Amino acid sequence: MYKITTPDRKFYQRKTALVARELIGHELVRRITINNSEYDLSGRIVETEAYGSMQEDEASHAFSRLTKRNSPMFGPVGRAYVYFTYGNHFCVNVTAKADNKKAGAVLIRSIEPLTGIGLMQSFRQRSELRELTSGPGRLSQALAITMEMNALDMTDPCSELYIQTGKGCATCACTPRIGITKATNKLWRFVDPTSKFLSRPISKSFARLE
DNA sequence: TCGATGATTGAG
DNA sequence: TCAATCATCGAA
Repeated sequence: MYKITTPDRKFYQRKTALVARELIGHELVRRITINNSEYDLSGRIVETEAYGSMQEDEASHAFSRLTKRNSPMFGPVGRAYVYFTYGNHFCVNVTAKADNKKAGAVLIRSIEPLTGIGLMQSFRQRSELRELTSGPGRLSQALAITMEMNALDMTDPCSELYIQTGKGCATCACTPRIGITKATNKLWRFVDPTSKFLSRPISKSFARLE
């Protein structure tokens, strides 16, 4: 029987920004049951953002203190942190932090659709591939991710939502994070610069890595 | 209890 | 460029 490989707990037990960068090229998988049949909706992660611990990151949900919403960010690494925003959208993170930090998570901003594209199109009510999963709210809708997935163990391939080992990304780029007004100096958005599925194109202000 | 805000999206 | 839409959180 085919064995699924996933980045293990240790992978997420490192600096949040490093994990964010190394998640590019792995795969996000949503296993969903519809009418007693199982389907895997999946995509290659091509865009992430790191959100840090308390004082170090003014833009982080974990900036001021532990609350009910941000509690996964303060808990074990490798778990889902899902939140609802703008009255419409869910966003999905995976928790990650070094041992000397209180909190941390990586927002998954865009994936390239791999499997289950037909279902993604129906969940999104759109057929255009480019608009399916390019953006945190879009990909959550495409993969039917809701608060029910909050705190799931994303290192466990039995979870309804997990991260599977992919081929990685040889050259990636970092830029300021999208949609924030604070801590805009931090280059904590990571992308595969060759991907056509980014939520926003990379412009002048980006740095190459490796 | 209350009001401003937001790690977004899609339409104009 | 702007409205939709509502849970969250800090202030009162």
